[in-house]
Amino acid sequence: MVPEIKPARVRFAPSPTGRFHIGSARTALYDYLYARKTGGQFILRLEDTDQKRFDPQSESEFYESLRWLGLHWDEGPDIGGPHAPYRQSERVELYQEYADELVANGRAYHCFCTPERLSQVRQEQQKRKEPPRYDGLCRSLSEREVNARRDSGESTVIRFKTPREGVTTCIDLLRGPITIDNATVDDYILVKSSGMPVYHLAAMVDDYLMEITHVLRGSEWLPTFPLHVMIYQALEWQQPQWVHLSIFLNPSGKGKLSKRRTTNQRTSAKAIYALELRQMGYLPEAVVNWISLMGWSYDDHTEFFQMKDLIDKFTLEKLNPSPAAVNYSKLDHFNGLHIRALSTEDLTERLYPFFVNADVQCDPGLLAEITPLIQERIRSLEEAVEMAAFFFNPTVDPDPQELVGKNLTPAESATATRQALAVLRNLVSFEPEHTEAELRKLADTLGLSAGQLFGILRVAITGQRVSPPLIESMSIIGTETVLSRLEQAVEKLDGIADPE
RNA sequence: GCCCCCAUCGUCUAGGGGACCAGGACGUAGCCCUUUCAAGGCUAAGACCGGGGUUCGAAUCCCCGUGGGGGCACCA
Repeated sequence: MVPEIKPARVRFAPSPTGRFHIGSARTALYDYLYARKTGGQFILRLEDTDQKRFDPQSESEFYESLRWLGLHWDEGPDIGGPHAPYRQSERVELYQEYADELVANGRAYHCFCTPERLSQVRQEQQKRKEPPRYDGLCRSLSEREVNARRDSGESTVIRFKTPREGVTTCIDLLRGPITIDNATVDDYILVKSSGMPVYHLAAMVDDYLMEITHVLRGSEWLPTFPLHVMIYQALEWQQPQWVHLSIFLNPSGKGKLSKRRTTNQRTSAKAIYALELRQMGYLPEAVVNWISLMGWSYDDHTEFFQMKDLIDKFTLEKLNPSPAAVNYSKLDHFNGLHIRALSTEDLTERLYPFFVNADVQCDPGLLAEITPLIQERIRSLEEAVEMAAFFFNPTVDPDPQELVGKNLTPAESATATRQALAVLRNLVSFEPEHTEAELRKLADTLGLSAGQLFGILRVAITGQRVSPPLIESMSIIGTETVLSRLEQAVEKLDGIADPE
C-alpha cells in the first residue's frame, strides 16, 4: 500500500530580475514534482516588488523556459486562479494590511532613519568589528511622536521588532531544527518607504494566503529563516513545511554557479540558462533528468528518468542538503540516452529546426531517412548538423590530403577510387547489402583492407573523416551524386599525385 | 569580522551502528564488437577531511578542529 499523502500546494516564486538559470529550473522542477506527486497544485507567483531591478524580458523567459521543460502551472499571473492576483506588485494593499497589524500588535514599528544615517551606522559598526545591523534608534518611539512625524510628511519604513532575548527554533525538513539567538537577528525592514513590501513580508503573506503547504527554496534563505518563522509566529499563522535546497556550485566545485562566468569563459563556457541549453541542442527531457539528480536521488541503480517516472518516485526525504557541483559531461550523457529513447519521427521533428538554423537546405522527407543513421551517434541535436549536412549540400569539398587512404600514396588512392567508380557504375542494384559485398570484393582484389578503401570513399562522398555508416549513406545520397563526388575525388587525388 | 549551513571516488551520489577490505552513475584507461565515429558489452584505477570521544563494534552518533558554501541592503 502506498501511504496516503495530502495534496500539497507548492509555489515557484521567481523575481523577474534576470534570466532563468538551471538553479531556478531545479527548484521549479522539485516544486512541480511534489505538487504532481501529491495530486496538489503547482503555483507560479511573480515576486516583482523591486522596481529598480525589474527586467521586462524576464517574465516571458520564465514562462518559455518552464513550458519548454514541461513544468506546467495550475495557478499563475497569466492564467489566474483562486488566489489571484499572482503578481506581488498587484497585492500591495494586502501586505500593508498585515504590516499595520504587526505595528498594532507591537511586533513591528515605524522607522524614520534615512539611508544616509543607516550606512553611517553600518560603517561605524564595521570599524568596531561589530556585525552590521540596525541600532534600534526608532524602536521605541511613542505613538504620538510617530504620528506627528508621519503627519509632517517624514518618510518612514516599517521594521520588524525582533525580540532582543530568547531563541527561535526553525524546522527545516532536511536539516532538522535550527536554533538561533534572537539577539543575532536584525530588525529587518518589512515595508519600504515607497510602501512596497520587502520579500520577507510579501512572501510570508502570500504563502499564507495562498495556502502554501511546502516552501521549497534555495538555501540562501537560511540566514533569514528565523525572521520568517518569527513573522509567522507574530501573526499566529501555522507554518508550512520548510525545505531549503542546496545550491549549485561551479563544475570545479569552487564557488556558486552563477558567479562562474568570470573564469574560463572561452575554453569551457557552459550554459547556465535553460534557453541556452535548448539552443545548444539539449532535450528538455535530458535537462530535467540531469537537474533532478543534483540534490536528489532515488536508489542505487536507477538514473534514467522521464518526467512521469520522476513524479512517481520523487520524495522530499531523499533530497540532499549539501551543495552540488554541476557536471556537464553527465548532461551530455543523459542527452544521448534521451535522444536514443525518442521515436525516429519525434527525433526528426526536433532535428529539423537545427538544420534550418544552420542554413542547410533540409528536406524533411530526406531527413527522416537519415535520422536512424545518426540517432545513436549524436549527443546533441546541434551535433546532427555537422554530422549530416553533407546529405543536403549539393557538393562536398574535402581537402585532397584527406582523400589519401591509410598507408597509401595519392596515386594508389586515385586508382582505388577509379576502380570503385567502375564497380559502382556497373552495379545492378544500389541496395546496401549488394553494394557492400561488391566493394568488399574490390578491396580484396586491390589488396586493401575494407577500412582502407572505405576510408577513401567516406571522405570522397561525405567530405568528412567521421560520418554515419558509409554504405547506407550512399544509398540515401543516390547513385548520381555518389558517382560525381567520386569523380571529383579522383581529380583531386590526381592533382596531388606524384607525376612519376 | 559576525551568524548560519554542509562534508563518502575528479564530479553526482548509495549508505542512516554490525549485511561495507564502502555500492552505482558520469568522466578517465584498457579490451571486445566494428568500414569511420558512436552505441553496446566486459575490465581497471579511484573516496569515508583530521583528531578526540560514545560503543563489543562507527562512513554512520557526539565534540573540537579544518575545509567548502551561503548570508550580513529601503535585493530577492
